[in-house]
Amino acid sequence: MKIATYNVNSINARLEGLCRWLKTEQPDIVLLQEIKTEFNTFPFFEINAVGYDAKILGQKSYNGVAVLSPHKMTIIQENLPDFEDENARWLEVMVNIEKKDIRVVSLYLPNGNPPYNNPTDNSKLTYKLAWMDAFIKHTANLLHQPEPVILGGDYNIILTDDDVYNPALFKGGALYRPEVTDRLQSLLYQGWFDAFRLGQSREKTLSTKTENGYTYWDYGGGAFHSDLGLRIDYLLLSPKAADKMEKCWVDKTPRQSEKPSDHTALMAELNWGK
DNA sequence: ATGACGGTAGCATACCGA
Repeated sequence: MKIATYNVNSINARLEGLCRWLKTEQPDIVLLQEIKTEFNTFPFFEINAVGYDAKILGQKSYNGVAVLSPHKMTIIQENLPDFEDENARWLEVMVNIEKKDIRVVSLYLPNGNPPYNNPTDNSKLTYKLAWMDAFIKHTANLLHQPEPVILGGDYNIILTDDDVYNPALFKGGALYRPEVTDRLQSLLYQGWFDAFRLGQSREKTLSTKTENGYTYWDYGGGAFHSDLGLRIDYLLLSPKAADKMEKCWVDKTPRQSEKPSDHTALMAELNWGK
């Protein structure tokens, strides 16, 4: 069972490459963020044509999340419970694969930085912290579900100095400051596993140790070619999902394509018979 | 590396983003 999370930065702008990638990779579940479109303009026809069904929580122009799968899907929760959110950032779906359920979330955590034209405005950071508090409250319940659970998405958080090409440049910003990293750490302490780091802890080869796990590179300045990246997309696994995980890796091919998103796909393989 | 880059809305330029 192969699962991916991928911030596409507009699904319609990425449609051709995304469909080609789906045909090549054949993932069982794809968690998408920043689809930047609503139900009426979502490309259901093209996605269906390559063998995938889509569940979406859409929004015009900004945000928007989706789950793609060739398997049977049921929407469990749209938006975080007990949190008023004008933005589409949370979609919780049950997927049934070979008669076994898995609960997955596609999430797009707020960025939190002030607008460029108003650098002292901290309202977006306040929103990010409130969103995270509601998130952490809900995941405490999700951890103890009978089925395996995966929380995948764009977290907009740099957790440690190992997760960014130049820590000093980002320290103190909304992606890398104590109020934010402490909250992600407390989420992990509930019992979630950071799939990429779990994979590295199990594999002891030199090649995996040198892989930094970056999932985002700025469009400007040749950042991708110089590998000036950030590890801000995560797959967090409940214990039952972590027990099944065989490997986790970054697929850079979407970022290398002709008209890429600024993010790329993070993927994991689970032993579904285990 | 304090700029440039891309997407959307909608038609010039503003907003958003990491």
